[in-house]
Amino acid sequence: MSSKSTVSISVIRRLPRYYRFLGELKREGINRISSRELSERMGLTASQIRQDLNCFGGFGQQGYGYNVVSLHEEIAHILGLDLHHNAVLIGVGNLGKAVATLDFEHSGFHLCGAFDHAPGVVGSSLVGMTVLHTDTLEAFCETHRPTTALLCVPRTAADALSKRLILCGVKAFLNFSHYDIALHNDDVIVENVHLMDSLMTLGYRMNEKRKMD
Amino acid sequence: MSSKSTVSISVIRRLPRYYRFLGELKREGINRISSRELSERMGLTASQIRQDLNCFGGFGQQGYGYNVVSLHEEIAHILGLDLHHNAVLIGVGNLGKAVATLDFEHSGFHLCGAFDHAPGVVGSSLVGMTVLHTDTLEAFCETHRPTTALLCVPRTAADALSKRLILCGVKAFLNFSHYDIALHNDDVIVENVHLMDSLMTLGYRMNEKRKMD
DNA sequence: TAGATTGTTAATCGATTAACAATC
DNA sequence: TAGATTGTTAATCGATTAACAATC
Repeated sequence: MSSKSTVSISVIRRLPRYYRFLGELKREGINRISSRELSERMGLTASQIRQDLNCFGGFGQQGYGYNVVSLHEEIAHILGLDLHHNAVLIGVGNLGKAVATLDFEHSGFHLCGAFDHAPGVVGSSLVGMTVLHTDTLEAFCETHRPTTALLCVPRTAADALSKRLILCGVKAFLNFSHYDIALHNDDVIVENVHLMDSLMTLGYRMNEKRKMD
Repeated sequence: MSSKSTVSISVIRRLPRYYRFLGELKREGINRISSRELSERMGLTASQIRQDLNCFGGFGQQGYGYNVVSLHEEIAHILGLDLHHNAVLIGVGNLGKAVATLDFEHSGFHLCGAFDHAPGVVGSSLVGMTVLHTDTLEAFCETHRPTTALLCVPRTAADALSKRLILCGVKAFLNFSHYDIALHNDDVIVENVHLMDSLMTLGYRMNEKRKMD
């Protein structure tokens, strides 16, 4: 029945995946699972699963295992999926549109606005919202007070826009640009998603594998 | 002048970022940099930079530092950015379209085909290519022999499509779906990009920070 | 030569795995 | 009760940081 004061980011990054697998088990109608069974499904060690979960509390029962439904709920609660941080989408290109269609209601966020500056895009409709002009960003933030920005703009636009957003009170970014927000702004939380980096890493691994064979 | 036999994935995942920063320095006209200066720009320790680079060889010079242009080129070579793995894009939704517009020519890949099954999408044009029907996937692979798939389809389609692609000789995936390709297929290289996981992690970190203040 | 900075070894820190006593 | 499986401590492994001799 422990519960660590601060949990390492490695553990945190595994939580969404646990959540996903437990959701799957739930759908399959399985209501009890041991760390060993789960480890085989997920390709982890049972030890790691028990260690990870025990960072947050003793969710299992000796001799039995874990209750799928309640563990699923516990992880949802740990991740704060029941909360709703207001988020704005910045940049409604193809990537922005893809991000807009994520299942926000089960993510801990609420998408409250979308912005772009391209004439054809501003005024268009996106998941039930009208895309606004970035010129109106400050006015919008004044009333809606978003704490999060989903930054789907090119690197060149990211610097100025992130600064404006921070002035508007935005505290966290999901950053798709190659601009290093965290580096220039202390005290702001940034999760980077760099598609090009992932692609390059994939290429490296392919080349290494080829050398081996 | 070392050069480790196998380099850890943590180091590899930092390489694209080094590459990016060196490109920036190059554009700024800076042709010499010490590990300390670079560490300050990147928010790392100088020690880590020297350790990382020395996994691949001694690229620096004592008393001088590193030559920006040649280090940039060395990293490009290490990542294999000069190679061209044939890649197919599977799924031409918003995400697929965003992926299609990545700068492939400087990534180590060549995009040779795009596939979807939606009537409105098949036959449309995408970065100079005509989107083909997934029914023609096997025939296409027979002639073009792609080794990589950029999988931009929903989870429900990912299982069947990844199996077909593997039968076609695809060895590596950039996987955006929530389906665990690597788990079901040994010997295939997978880089996962899970937008929802990143979003959930961001939310957790926001909640933690709020507790602290 | 003297100063600077690397390459590399050693020390530290953190994360994963193994082991097992507690207990359902 | 006996068997199973957790929670948790200890051992191992790997990654990061610090230190410094080598050398440009």
